[in-house]
Amino acid sequence: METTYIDSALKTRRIRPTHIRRSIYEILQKKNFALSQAEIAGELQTSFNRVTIYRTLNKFLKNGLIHKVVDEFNTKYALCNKANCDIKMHHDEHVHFKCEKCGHIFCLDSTTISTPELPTGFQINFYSLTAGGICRDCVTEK
Amino acid sequence: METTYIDSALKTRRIRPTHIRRSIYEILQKKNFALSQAEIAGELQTSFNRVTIYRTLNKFLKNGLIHKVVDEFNTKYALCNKANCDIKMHHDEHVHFKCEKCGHIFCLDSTTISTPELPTGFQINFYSLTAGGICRDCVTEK
DNA sequence: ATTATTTTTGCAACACTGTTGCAAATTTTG
DNA sequence: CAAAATTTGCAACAGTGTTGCAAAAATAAT
Repeated sequence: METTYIDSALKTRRIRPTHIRRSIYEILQKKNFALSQAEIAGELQTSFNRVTIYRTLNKFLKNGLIHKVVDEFNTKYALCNKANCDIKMHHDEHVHFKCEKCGHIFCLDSTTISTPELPTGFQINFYSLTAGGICRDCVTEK
Repeated sequence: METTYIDSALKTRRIRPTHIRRSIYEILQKKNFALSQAEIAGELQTSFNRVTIYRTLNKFLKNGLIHKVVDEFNTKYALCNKANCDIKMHHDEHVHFKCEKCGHIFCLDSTTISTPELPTGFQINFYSLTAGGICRDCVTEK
């Protein structure tokens, strides 16, 4: 099969390439927004045990291949920007944009945010910003 | 009893003051960080059915008394700044600070953040920022 | 290439939060 | 105080998180 580049993406993070891992990687890569566990299960052609999906996502998380995005209703998962993360360190300080119409959450890797000024005494190590509104696709859709 | 001010805080939001509602309001007010449902249950003197706690929090949420704070592991609840929210509208655009040591999430009402610049096409309606690091109490604790 | 070793998967099981319906208890209204 | 409206407890079910264990698959060693 021609999944060589996927296999090497996995191997770089010390993740053994297996059927489900290749499939989930492909699914996340195909979409430009974060997916919930249930959505991933729905996209999978072959049916896998939910615990296996859960463990696959956990492995991907720990090894810096994906990151979690949470909102009030869901936990979702999206690929990390290849340049930023690896098995040793996560760097996901990008903006997340949640569309109020389609519900999708997009990672806006190119958007930068400035460090907030915190009250005295707080030592800041990281920060993340989530914006809400209408996404590009839904805006043009009338 | 001398819970008059609590009762009026509830009534202002059209929430009938009952035992559990007074108690949960008091608990949230006493703490300066967000509490999970389980933590709230733990703080309650009298034991209440978890569904009742769940419904109480939902009511408080809908009527603008509290807001939800989510991180990767938990959903927590904190009182809204009285000046900002009411039964009609939530305005919780303050910074949340999550302490990596004690795990508490604080609402930093006084911290302001600037509107992020998004890629063309995205229409922004709100945004929220979460910072992580060491909180005031844990910093001084060495 | 075949076996031995390590990892992964499926299944069962249990915990916790979310959610709803319904009857009983409580609060508010007239 | 009685009637009407709301709230609470209980039962029940769904979905995600989590672990142990044995079977299956992948990798390493010979």
